[in-house]
Amino acid sequence: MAQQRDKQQKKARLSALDWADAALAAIAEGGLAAVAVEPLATRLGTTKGSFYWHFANREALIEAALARWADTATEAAITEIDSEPGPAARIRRLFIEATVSAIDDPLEVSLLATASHPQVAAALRRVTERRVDYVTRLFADLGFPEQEARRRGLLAYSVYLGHSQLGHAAPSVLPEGDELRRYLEAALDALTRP
Amino acid sequence: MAQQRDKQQKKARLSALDWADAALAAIAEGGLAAVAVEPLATRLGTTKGSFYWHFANREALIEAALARWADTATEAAITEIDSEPGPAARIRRLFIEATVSAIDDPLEVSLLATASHPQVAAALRRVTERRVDYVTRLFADLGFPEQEARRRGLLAYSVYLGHSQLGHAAPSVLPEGDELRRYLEAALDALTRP
DNA sequence: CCATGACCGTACGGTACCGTATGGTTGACC
DNA sequence: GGTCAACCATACGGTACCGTACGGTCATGG
Repeated sequence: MAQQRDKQQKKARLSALDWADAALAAIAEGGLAAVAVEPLATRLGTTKGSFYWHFANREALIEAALARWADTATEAAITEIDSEPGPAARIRRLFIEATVSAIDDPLEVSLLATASHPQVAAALRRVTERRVDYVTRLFADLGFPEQEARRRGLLAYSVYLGHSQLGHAAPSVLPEGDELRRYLEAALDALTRP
Repeated sequence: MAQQRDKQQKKARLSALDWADAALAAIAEGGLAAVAVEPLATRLGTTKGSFYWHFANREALIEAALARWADTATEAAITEIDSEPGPAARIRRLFIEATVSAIDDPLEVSLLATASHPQVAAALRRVTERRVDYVTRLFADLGFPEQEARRRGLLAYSVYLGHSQLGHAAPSVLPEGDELRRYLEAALDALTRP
């Protein structure tokens, strides 16, 4: 038997984190149901033996993947936005960029699609509350009283969520290019006008 | 062998429509994946034999269920709303009632959650376009020029969608009771203000 | 240089489902 | 009251996955 090592790829050993990232990629492509041990193993060029060394079961993998997502997805954007000078600029940039990029972010939509799953529900709850709180604070910084700021924060986040749903459920109704720009400007105006 | 007929329930024969309704109920509860022939048969108190008489396969059942949903879900609401006197009253009633009731309508959220499925995607596309067109027309009737009406229609529908997503992904951030009312009034105001 | 523990491969049994085959059962109509 | 088609029950084979068992490999370090 010819003992050929590394015939095709680097046959690196895997870490738990590699599995978690692969799980997130799978969720983005095929939803939570696509987090299946055997197919993932195939895609990683390994076998279940590896998986069940790193994780107790499928649930543990999902937990790890969700934790990773919850930590990174929101905080990165928030610290990025916090670099903008004032609340008006922050709201503007956050709303426009988040809404535009939401259209081709399959991961979040996939997770929303599985909100009934207990583990996903917990992660979504954490992330959503964090985000709404943050946007609310931006509106408060803009000068709106507490309650009004919360309403506008909620409304802005609803627009964002709804837009991302539209982008996946019926992209044909969404405007493109320059008209998309103008549409978002108009929406932002409606959201921030006193 | 004691030949006991109708021991428990009415053992009525089933029609294809009974299966389609059961499929919609299953989608509402457990998503498209819950449309599984054997569990459905159990729930209907029958067996797969019945199912494969009425349908060629699972796909045909899904098709029938989606067609039923697409026909009824939107048109009923539209003819209901058309009974209101003018565009302002129509927009108001449609927006408030649709948004409030969206929170406990699992079926639509379940379908949105499966937008990647080709059959579901087609149904969603039809329904969404129909709805956005309708709302756009309401805004046009209110006096907004064509393009502006479309923007506002899109925005209103996004708010509706986003709100329903929030209701399922993180209901804790949504206001309740009287504050919900005020929140929606404020949103409606922002959407309709010239 | 070989023992040990980290890591992976493979085989297996179990479950939940799809779809087919085939033979009842029932009820309207002649 | 027999016939025929509509309708249903049951048994079967196939697939895709989960989780376990256990043996194999490989890189340290003693």
